[in-house]
Amino acid sequence: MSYIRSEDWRLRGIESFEDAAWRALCAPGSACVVAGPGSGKTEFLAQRAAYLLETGQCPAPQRLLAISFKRDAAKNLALRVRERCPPEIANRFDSYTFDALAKQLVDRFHPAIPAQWRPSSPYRIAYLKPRDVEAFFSQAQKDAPLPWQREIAGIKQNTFEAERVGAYRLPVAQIAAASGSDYAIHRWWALQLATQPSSSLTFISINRLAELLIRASPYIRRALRATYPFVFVDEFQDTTFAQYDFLLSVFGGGSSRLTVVGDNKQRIMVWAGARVDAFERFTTDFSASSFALLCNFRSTTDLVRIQNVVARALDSTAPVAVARASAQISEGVAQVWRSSSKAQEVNHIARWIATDMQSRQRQPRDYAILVRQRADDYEAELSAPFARLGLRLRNEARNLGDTTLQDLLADDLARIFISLLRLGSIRRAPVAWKTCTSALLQIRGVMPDDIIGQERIEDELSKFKDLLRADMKTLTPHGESAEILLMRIKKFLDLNAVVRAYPEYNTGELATIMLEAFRLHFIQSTEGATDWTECLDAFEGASHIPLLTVHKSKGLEYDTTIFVGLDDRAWWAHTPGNSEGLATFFVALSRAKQRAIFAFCQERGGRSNVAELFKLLADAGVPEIAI
DNA sequence: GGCACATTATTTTTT
DNA sequence: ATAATGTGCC
Repeated sequence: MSYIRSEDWRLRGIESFEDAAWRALCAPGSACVVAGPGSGKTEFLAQRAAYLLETGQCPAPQRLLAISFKRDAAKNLALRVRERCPPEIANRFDSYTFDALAKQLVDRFHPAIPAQWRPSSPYRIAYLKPRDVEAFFSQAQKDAPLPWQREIAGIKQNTFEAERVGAYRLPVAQIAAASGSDYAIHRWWALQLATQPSSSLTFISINRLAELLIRASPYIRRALRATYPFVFVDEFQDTTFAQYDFLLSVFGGGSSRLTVVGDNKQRIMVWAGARVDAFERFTTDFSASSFALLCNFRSTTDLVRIQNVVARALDSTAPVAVARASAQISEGVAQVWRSSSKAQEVNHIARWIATDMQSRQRQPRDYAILVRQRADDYEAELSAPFARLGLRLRNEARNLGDTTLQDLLADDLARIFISLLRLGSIRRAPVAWKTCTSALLQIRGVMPDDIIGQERIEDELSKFKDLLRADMKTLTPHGESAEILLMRIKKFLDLNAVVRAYPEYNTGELATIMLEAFRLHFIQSTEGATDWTECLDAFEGASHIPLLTVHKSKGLEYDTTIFVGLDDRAWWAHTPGNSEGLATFFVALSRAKQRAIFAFCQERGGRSNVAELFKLLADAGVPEIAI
């Protein structure tokens, strides 16, 4: 494998890059890249990965590590690198979530965790509710030495784990607590590690154990630093205390160079434990240089101008973004819709989308209904008026038993089920076939070099597909036939083997939860479907208009967004001038490619708390229209 | 069952 | 802030 000389290297699969992106791409040391909405963050990281791997600055066998928060972000980045680079290059790109990385380290090097902090093997994953934390504190306070009781009583319970446990480095050798805070943290750890019958760790604990084991084992730290001379971190503005400390502990002071990408104007997770000073600290701790990407490839000139007004309100030094997307519509690019009753509002929205979809030949997925909170409530109000006009609304966060629709759609088992059903419903389904064969190989434990085994699997799948297809031809979509098909698939797959083949099902009830969710949603999807393809399309939501909270919309984009509920009731937690609220508004506004609409309905609430948001829109020249 | 009053959840991810 | 849910009591 020969490398390309740095000066001969060219962008992969795209034409051009803005100046700042080029400078950041070639930056020799650690770098902060401020990447506003639509600035092509994923593309930038993919190109930098290609550059480092292809020019030999990150030569084999060294690898590149990319860390994201969400699984889909990690997956998308890996996918983009595979699109941009030949396989032998892309194979040296590791894209993980923070939690997956920490858990892998803890599981792999479990014996290297100092004995007094070592959890049981296996351990369970804990999800604590506020009342669990409250119970912990009342006990801890009771048991604490008298002088510390007041201090412990003063600890904020909702940020205790994220900020205190998260920033606390476990001592390699056991030491006594020196303060009430330390006492509480040690008690917390005793509870996490207690083997009753097995340790029950939160993801923050898993992160802390990973940090400890690397600090305690110079060999592992050296190996990590040597393997990964370059590290990427995505959505850096939302880095938690634990995550930042992990990065600092593992890579701080070493020769690995970090590229962190994010945008303080989109920092909307502080309430959940993100630290506000992540960029500043990083700049100091890693002597990083800063770069700001100024182009916005998502939104039109008019929309970017409005975004800039909000951006300046958030940060008076924010650089002015430059629009690079071309406008397809000339009027009503941004509007406030005012109404007095909810019925008026939802009917108007439904009619407007139906008409616009017709006249502009747009798909349901080009639109999104954005809300601040309680998507379920809005779904209940909107779905009937939408249905009357033949529009289907889809609340991705909707609960299905013990999980949600979006988690179901990302689940491995659900993926296999839906792919098998696709094979049964249409003649040619190459993607589904590939998904099914690779899943079956994994489930049946066939090795990659076992040619005969692979043929056997293809044969087995082909036979089952024929049977399933015959069934699906005779059965029409309804609840009972859906159950029959599910039974067939379960029998064919051998669920015990599936659970063994996919590590995520090893602990807990995940497989059962997902299967039940699949059943519920599959039965729901048969309603109104005239054939199985329609039913499966409904299952996957191809022809639904998404309804989601602003938080869930982060990182996504739509042709047209309609924000419903720009009122004091939905924004009850907002106090004027609060930057996280403004950032939430900025994220909502910046999802739109062509058009952003904000609906205000008197029946939903007042507009005094949110007056500043309306004022920003008015200042930016957004007209308010009574509907 | 119904009343008065108290408590709780709301914006989230992660194997 | 506010709506939904829980609790004690008749």
